[in-house]
Amino acid sequence: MQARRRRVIEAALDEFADKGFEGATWRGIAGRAGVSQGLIKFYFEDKEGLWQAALLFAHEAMTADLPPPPFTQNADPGLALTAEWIRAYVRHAARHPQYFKMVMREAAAPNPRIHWAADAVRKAGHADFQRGLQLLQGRGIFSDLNPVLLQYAFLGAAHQPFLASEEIRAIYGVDATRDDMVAAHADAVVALFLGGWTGDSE
Amino acid sequence: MQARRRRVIEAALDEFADKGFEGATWRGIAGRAGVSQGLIKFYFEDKEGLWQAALLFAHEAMTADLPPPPFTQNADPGLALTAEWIRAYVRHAARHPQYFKMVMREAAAPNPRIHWAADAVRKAGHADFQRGLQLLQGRGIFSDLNPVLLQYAFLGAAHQPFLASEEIRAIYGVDATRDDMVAAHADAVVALFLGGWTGDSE
DNA sequence: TAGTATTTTGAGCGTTTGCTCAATTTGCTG
DNA sequence: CAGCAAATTGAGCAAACGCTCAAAATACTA
Repeated sequence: MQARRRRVIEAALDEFADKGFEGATWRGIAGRAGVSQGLIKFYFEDKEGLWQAALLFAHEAMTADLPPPPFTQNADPGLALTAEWIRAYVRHAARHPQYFKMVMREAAAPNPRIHWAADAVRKAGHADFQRGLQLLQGRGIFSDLNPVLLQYAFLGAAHQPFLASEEIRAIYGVDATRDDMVAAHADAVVALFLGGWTGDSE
Repeated sequence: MQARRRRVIEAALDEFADKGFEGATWRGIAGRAGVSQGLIKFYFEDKEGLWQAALLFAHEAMTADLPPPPFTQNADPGLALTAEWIRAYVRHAARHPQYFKMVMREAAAPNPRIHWAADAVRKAGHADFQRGLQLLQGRGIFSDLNPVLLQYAFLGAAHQPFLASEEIRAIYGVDATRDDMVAAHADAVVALFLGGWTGDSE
């Protein structure tokens, strides 16, 4: 049954995002999905394979949810279109933080997962992003900054409130995933990365 | 012996930062520190207690390493002083990423550690930061943005390249912790968060 | 140097882990 | 309904886990 397999993947996604690869357990995932451990092994080779399947699933969900990046056309994307894409990206990060949580947990120390993820999905996404950044920087926007560092600054700024939502709740008593907070954060990211240029030429 | 206890804490800091609370093991920490598992238990109550000790150690190291935040005086800090503090913060994040890695691994999902950390160290630091932000925003700098979200955007932007250094190495073949990269990222963060205002009034 | 207190070890206990596998249930086809 | 393949279970295994503890080594005092 296909629906069952999907339930397992979604449960794994939540478990890996919450607890990391080493902290996640077959029993925990089976419990979340409401199936037996044996069934997971029937669908997936091993823990590593399940992790990869979950990451691919989340990546495809993100690709499907986001508008086509204004970067991929080779023409200058324009600030308005770029701002719209950034807002959509922040909204997706807020609603589906599992993908970035999974990646970030593995990106902190050397391990086979991060190299697999780099080859399987991350390199292509980064190449798109860098192409778009090049167009914007060619226009003079933060043109003196290292594009790789700029990209990671963007990723960090966009994702952090949703990665650390439990801390925000603990310190400020606020839910960062509330609709108005998400919208406000999308505004903040646009202002930070495009704010200095919005009045210039369009 | 005090030096031995310190070696254990530093080993624990590395292990918790690399693998998270659940992924870290007594045997791994003991191996890194070059002592037996039994000795760690002699010094620290349990795994939770060792985690807390490691976080406190890293927090104190950060406090000692950073210049006094321009925020704490109630006078307007001035952009130059603020820029200098931001650069120092980024440099510390690059050289000692363990503290933020430890916090972020726990901040993703509800667990006792993040609530302990919030009360023990994070709330106070955030209050300082918010006080400083208030002064800057009173000056008109990003004054229309939610200060909590702005703080997390700053934290994410400042830390991300060093949290994800393994991914950057895997995708771009670059070492984000190299001196020149760290300096470039400090410049980038200053430009992003203060860049629009540097020419204004001082 | 003897005697006491502190530090350090490593074997081992009960539990949980990732994973196996024989057995059972379910769905499908003729 | 019979028969077969696919789906699903749960008991159980070796290894690794957090943690205990009696014994040994070291440091300190008189």
